[in-house]
Amino acid sequence: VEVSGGTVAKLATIRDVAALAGVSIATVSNLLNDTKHISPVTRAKVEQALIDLHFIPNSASRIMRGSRNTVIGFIALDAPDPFFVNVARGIEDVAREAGCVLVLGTTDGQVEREKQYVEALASMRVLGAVIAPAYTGGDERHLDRLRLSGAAIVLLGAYESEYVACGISGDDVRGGQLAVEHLISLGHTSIVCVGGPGGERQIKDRFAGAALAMEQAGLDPGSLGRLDAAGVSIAERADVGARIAELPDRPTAIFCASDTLALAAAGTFSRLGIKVPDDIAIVGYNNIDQTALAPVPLSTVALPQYEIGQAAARMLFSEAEPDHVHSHTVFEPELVVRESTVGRT
Amino acid sequence: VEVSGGTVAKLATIRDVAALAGVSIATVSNLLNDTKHISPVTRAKVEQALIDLHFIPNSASRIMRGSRNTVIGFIALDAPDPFFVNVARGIEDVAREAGCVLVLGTTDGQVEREKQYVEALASMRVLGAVIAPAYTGGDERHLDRLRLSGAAIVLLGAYESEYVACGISGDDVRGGQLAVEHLISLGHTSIVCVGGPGGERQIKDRFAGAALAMEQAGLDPGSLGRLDAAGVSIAERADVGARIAELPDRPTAIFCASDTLALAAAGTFSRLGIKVPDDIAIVGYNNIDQTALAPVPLSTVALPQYEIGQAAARMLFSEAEPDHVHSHTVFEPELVVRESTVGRT
DNA sequence: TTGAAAGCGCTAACAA
DNA sequence: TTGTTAGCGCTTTCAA
Repeated sequence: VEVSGGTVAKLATIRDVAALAGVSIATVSNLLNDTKHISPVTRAKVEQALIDLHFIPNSASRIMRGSRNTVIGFIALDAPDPFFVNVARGIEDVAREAGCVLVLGTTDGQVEREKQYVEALASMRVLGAVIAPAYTGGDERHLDRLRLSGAAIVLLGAYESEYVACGISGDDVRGGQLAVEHLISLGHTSIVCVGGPGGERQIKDRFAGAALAMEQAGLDPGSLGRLDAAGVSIAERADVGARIAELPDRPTAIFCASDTLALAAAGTFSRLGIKVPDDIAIVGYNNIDQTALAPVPLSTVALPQYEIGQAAARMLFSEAEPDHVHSHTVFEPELVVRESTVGRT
Repeated sequence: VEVSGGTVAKLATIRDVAALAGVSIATVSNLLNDTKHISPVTRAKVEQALIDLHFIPNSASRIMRGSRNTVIGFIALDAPDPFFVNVARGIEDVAREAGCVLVLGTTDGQVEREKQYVEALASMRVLGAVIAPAYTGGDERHLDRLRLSGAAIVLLGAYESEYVACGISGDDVRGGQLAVEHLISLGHTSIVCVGGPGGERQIKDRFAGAALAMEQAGLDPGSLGRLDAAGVSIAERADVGARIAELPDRPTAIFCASDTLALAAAGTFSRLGIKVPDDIAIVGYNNIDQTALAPVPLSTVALPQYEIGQAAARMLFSEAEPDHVHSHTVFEPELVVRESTVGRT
């Protein structure tokens, strides 16, 4: 066996190893999988042959025998968002402990891409997948196919009833309510909600929570403004800040559906000389690490991202167990108050 | 075929499909792979059977037949760093176009984790892997095994000569030189270099370039300070800023080996009331998106991250071609001057 | 403790 | 245009 110019001589199989060691292939397999006791003499011979032949197991043949691929998938809406990066780390860490690798797919909210990845995962016979679904209007046939392939599915941020699967979400209505209650308690009544593409479901709920807070405070929910970023790029997000600055009736506060949006807007305000929170207060969502370290630390609704990733991965592994019952975990959001709403204290 | 309680009835195989359609398995295979012409009548029958039986191909059996897995790996040093996130996006986009999925592994610079991932990729018979190697002191036997498995390898940020493989890197000495030349040209002579764990190789080179710039300006390279973050977390990075602030002879400028480090330090300075660039000038490295949008936009040495990812993936696919010769691409860094060194202009 | 042999689902060479 | 058949590398009975 040797490497040369990128081509590879035929890889050794357990058959080759067995031949060199003078044993049967069953013995090699048993040693590799620790399924039976092997006499020390035999073991030594086989292990030497394994090394001499540079044996590399072929996981495909294992899978063919019916065991599942030690792979889990994560289909995220928006890779660059630190929220998903942190979730991915949580998933990866749990997966690694379980001896699995992570296949990462980003959809940017496009259903077609989601379908492509789901199909790939299904034919790979992955153990399961954590999926932040693009909004499909209820057409989840592609997920059925993945399920059919034997994969466990954990949905991120979908409603419990929507698709029969395990799931994890935050109470987004409550989160939006917390954010806007906080702003109202500081005396703000002119508030704009800032959204963007991706995660339509969550955004809708968060702003519904915002409206609820207005109502409960005796304010007109209809007076809540609404603005959306054109895309997921940092520049498009920052542009929202500029658009808010130009608004004829500039609001005294904004509630952003994500921290990335909020931080981009804050950066724009700062460059335009608009003071946060004196000229405009900002509340974000997610509590990504950057919020605490921003020049004006950002008030935000906190979600435990890394833990959500871990929980999703654990749910996934538990789903593989025989007597599993689907469950749905709802994380309670928490308001984190920092200077972007209350100033230096 | 039906889903129930997480268990799965036996999946249909092409044999089942063939039986239902009343054709041979070869015909089904040919239709699936578009390898031969199929008469319209036969096609219709088979396609109906495919649907009726919810057929999902088993990629494992394909791989067993000798074709490679349509998977490429990316082994990154530090997942949360937007630098790697952007590289990953570049890789993913090229991979997806080629019909491949991405396996993402993060090592945090630990060789053991790198080995674990490399072994997993090898037994998966992946097409190839893009690897930002943890520093191993020249022990690259695990990479040999991956190579041996038939995978193409593209190294990120390793020296050309170090390991015989395709590779991509930036000219880090030049980058460091650009950064510090810029600071010197602004009159700074008291400069501290800020590093951290991960990417030792690159950091060493960048600071060697810094020393070179000092020397060429007739300054003592030995007077360059050096400080390192304790870990990769945002808090540990931000702490460096506090340590610099407390320095008895506070430098008038710092050169950070990455933008994440620089932005964390800038945030800390801002909260401590230290003005950038008046009290202290900052140059970062990589030019991640956040630099342009920071409240004080960050001067930095730019690397085209997304393009590096794309280039790495393309290199990987070209390596799979028969008459391939290893190549190494060096990206030239470019200085981007923003307000963190020259102030508002 | 070890071995022989039957497949897992699919592709491809060959035959019809 | 379609079919038959021999494996790919491995795990897993069952037998020795």
